[in-house]
Amino acid sequence: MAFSFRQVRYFIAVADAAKISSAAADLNVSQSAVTAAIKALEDELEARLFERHPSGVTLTYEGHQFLQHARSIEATVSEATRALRRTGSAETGEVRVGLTYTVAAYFLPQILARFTRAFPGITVHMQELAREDIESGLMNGNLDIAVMLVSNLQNSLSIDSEILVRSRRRLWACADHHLVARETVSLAEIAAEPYVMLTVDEADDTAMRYWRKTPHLPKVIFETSSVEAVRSMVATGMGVSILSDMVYRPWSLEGQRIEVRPVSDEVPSMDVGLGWRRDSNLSAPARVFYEYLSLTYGGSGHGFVNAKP
Amino acid sequence: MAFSFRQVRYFIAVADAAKISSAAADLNVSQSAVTAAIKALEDELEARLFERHPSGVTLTYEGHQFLQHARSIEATVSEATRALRRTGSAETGEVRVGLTYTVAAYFLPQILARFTRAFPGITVHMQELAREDIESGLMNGNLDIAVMLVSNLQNSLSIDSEILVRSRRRLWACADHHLVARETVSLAEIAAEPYVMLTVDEADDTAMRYWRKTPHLPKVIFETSSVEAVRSMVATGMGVSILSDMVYRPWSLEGQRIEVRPVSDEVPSMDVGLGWRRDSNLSAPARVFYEYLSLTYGGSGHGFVNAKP
DNA sequence: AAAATGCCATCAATTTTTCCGATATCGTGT
DNA sequence: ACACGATATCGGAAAAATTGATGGCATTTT
Repeated sequence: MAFSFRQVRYFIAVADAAKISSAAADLNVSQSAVTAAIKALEDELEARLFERHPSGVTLTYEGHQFLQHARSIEATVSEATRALRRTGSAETGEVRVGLTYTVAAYFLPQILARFTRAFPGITVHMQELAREDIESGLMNGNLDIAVMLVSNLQNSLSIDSEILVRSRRRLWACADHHLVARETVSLAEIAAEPYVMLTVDEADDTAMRYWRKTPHLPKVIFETSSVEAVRSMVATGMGVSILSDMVYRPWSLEGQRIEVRPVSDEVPSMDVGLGWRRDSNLSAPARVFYEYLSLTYGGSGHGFVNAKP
Repeated sequence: MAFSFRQVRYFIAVADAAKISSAAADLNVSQSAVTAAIKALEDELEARLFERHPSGVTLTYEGHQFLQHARSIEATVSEATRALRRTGSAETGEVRVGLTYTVAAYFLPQILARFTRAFPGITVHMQELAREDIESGLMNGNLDIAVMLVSNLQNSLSIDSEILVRSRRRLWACADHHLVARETVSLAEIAAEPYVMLTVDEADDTAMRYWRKTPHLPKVIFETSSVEAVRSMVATGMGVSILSDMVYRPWSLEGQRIEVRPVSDEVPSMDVGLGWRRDSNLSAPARVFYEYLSLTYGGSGHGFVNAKP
């Protein structure tokens, strides 16, 4: 795998012209350059592509085979440039986006900067809403699209979704916590510790769903809708929690370090994704927004967003 | 279209590594080479593909777009090399081919030399036969495949065909013939001239088919099954004829020149193609033969085989 | 027959591209 | 403030591509 586009271009030109010399004229290069390029290509492929005659050249069987691929390469390449030229930065319009709390706080801000740079003509109206308000907003047309925790979607019959990133949920504990010494920690062990429960975005419902699969229950000493509150309490050693990597930062507000450890029991990941009304024709700007996020996140491998270790 | 495959490789490596420096390490080149290549690619595409951060680089929207194309380019290229490696020259076996006269004389010989070189393990048994014998041979299994004038096929219900080359039929006349002065010539004008009728491969039947669409009839002064005979008679000015470019040669046996002129009325082209029994599973060597011809001729554009002027 | 033509292969010199290694720069974390 | 890890930049070195001229070969023209 080492030949160049230049060689492919020359090859196609020669195949079309059936003469190296006139192909060279078409390409505005010298005949010897084309001869050399074809020869290098043949060496590279270890195949004779042309038969040389006194009146020109003709494709061999292998040459015909390669010609088809060559044309396909040419088409792919020109498509690649063509597609970029019409980059949608000329798109204009508005898109109304509903966000759930976590997404608004931890996921979208970085992306939005890039989006607005790529599509300066598109105004993004963002609204942080509870899940049920987002769902009804999508249904009654007040929202074009939503970025939310799709695993929490209730009305999945009428609302389509696509996962953008999965974020692992892991145990948070302060740096000198005895559980931090362990490689992994089980829910049973966590059940013995004081637990700080986050309540935004139905995190408590989600948590109870996996706790209920065990004989244990977390010793909830505090419930809060503030991630920063959880962070502070964990950092000071008042308790532990299980939260997604997406909201993880190693340092709490007060500067104390928080460590994370994987949970050995099955804990579902937090899935951030796009939601939209199933039968809606997305508006052009909404479609651009959708494709931007889908490409930017979905494209890069459906992997996990990882916090440090 | 001017970026290079090298740039695409580097781009993919950087996109995967998310760091120019580690991508450079993967590629066994220096970091500055990769930086330069990416920059050149961005200049070429007139688009920013990466955002540079102190911790590495991330794809922009355009970068994500281009990454998809880049992967497709990479796949296309590697497919192109991979396909060539497994060139079927290891195929062995026999294939029984029926040929009609014109094909045997004017079409196949050049190709066969190449075919036997590309597939030395395949023995080609060729038999020149009349059309009806070919058709029955295909049906009763005495022939695997045929190269013939497919426009003459009778049993087209049971025999499939594929056109390889279309060869235009034009007026042949000696160099000093008065019709040669014209750009194009009508059948009405030709009807006034003495005509030499070729009878091989049902050429006479075909000829009568288009003559009958006019109020005229050719003044047939001579019928022959030899193309060389027609050529000689035309060259010496004894008559004119309408024959396909495939059998055209500018010089007759005696060294006199023959000119061709397009006919303004509609005259069907001579279609040489492959024929095989519709419900037959072609043997492996027959399939190779089929694909070789199909690729060698069908591939190059279904165009006309042109005689010089 | 001989000369001319049109074609591709080859070669050395030159130009262009690519690469390297060192250095500059920038932002973050310590 | 400082070190660290990342990208950007620069001049010189190396490699690749290109050129223009030359030669061989087969066909066409004289």
